[in-house]
Amino acid sequence: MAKTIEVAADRARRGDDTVTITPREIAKSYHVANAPGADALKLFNQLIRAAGERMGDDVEHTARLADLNADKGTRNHSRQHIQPLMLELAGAVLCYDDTNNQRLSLASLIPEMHVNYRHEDTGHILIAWRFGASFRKMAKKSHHWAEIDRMTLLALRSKYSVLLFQHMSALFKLTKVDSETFTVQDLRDAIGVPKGKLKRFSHLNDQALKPAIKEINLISRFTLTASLHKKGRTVTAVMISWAEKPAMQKRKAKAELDRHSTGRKHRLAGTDERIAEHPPFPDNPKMFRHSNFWVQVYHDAGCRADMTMTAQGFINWTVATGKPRSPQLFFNFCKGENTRRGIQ
DNA sequence: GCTTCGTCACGTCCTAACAC
DNA sequence: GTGTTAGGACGTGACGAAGC
Repeated sequence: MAKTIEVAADRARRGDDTVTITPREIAKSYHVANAPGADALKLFNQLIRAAGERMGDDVEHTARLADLNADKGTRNHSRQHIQPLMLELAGAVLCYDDTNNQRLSLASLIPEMHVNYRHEDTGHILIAWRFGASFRKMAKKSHHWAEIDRMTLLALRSKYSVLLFQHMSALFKLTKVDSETFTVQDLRDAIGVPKGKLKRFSHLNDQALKPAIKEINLISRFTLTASLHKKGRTVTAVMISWAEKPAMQKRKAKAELDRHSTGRKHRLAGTDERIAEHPPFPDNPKMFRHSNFWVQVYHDAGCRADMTMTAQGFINWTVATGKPRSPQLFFNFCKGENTRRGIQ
C-alpha cells in the first residue's frame, strides 16, 4: 500500500492541485483542542499541501504569501491579517488517541512559524514553518491517506463545516462503509466545538451540525445525512452517512462552487429565487466551447458529435418545441446526438 | 464611515418524555 | 399526576469582514 507522502509526491508530479493529500489520521482519528477558525484551518490545509511529500521531514517549509492568496476561496491575506491566523494555529493542540496502542498524544500542530516581510514593499512576503514532531511522525508512518477536495474545503465558510468535511473526506474513499456513528462528545470533538460552548444538543445541532451539513451538501460531490439515535428524548449518538451525488447534482455543486459566495446563504435557505442555478445557455453556438458548465454537461453525456453543431441543434430544438434550455434537457439531447448522427 | 451580510453564542417559550 | 429535564423553534445581539 502506498504511503501518504508517496501519494502526495505522485499528485505533485502530476500537477494535480485540486486535492490535498493528508494523513488519514490527521483528517479523522484526531481532534483539535483550541480548534482554530475556518480561515486558520484553510491556511493549515494549504501549508500541508505546500509541504507535499516533505510534510514528514524535520525541515523549515516556505511558501510565498502571494501563492497562498492565489487559491480561490481564501481571503486576500496581508501580513497583518495572517498574524492572528498563525496565533490560532500555534495555539491548536492535536489530540490523537491511538486506540491500538492505548496511547493518547497531545502535541502542537505548528510550533514554529515565521513571516519574512523584508521585501514587503515589492509584494514578496515569505511564510516559513515547521510542523510539530507528532504531526511529522504521523505523516511519515501513515499508510492511510485522505484526499481532500481543496476547492470545496476553501469555499466552506464556518470552522464546523471545514472540520466536518475534513473528517468525512477521510471516509469517502472507503468502499465497504457509508456511515459513521459518533457519540455526542465525539461529534463535538470532531467538529471542534470548544468546551462549555453549545452546551445543549439542540444548540449544537442547529448552530453547528445542520448548517455544516447543509453547506457541505451544497458545494461538495457528496451528500451527508445525519440521523439521531435517542434514548428517550436524549440524543446519545449521531450517525452521519454519505453518498456520492449523481452526475447532474455534481454539476450543480460545481456550478455553486464557481459562483460568488455572496448570497450563498440565501441559496442554502432556498430564499433567493432570483438567481439562476446555472449559467444561461450561450445564444451563439460558436461561443459554446467557452462555457465551462455547459461543456461539462456535453462531456458527461458522453457526446462525441461536433460541439458547435450540437449547441446549434439544441438551440433549434428548444426554439421549435418551446422547451427550456435546462441542463437536464441538454444532457438528454447530447445523449441522443451520437445515435442521430450515426456515431458509434 | 456606514451598511450589509455571515458566523457564532445564547436566551426564551412551548412541548414531550421520563422518574418518582 | 407532578416536577424535572431535554428537544425544537425562534429570536436577539455581538462581532468581524466585505462592499459601497
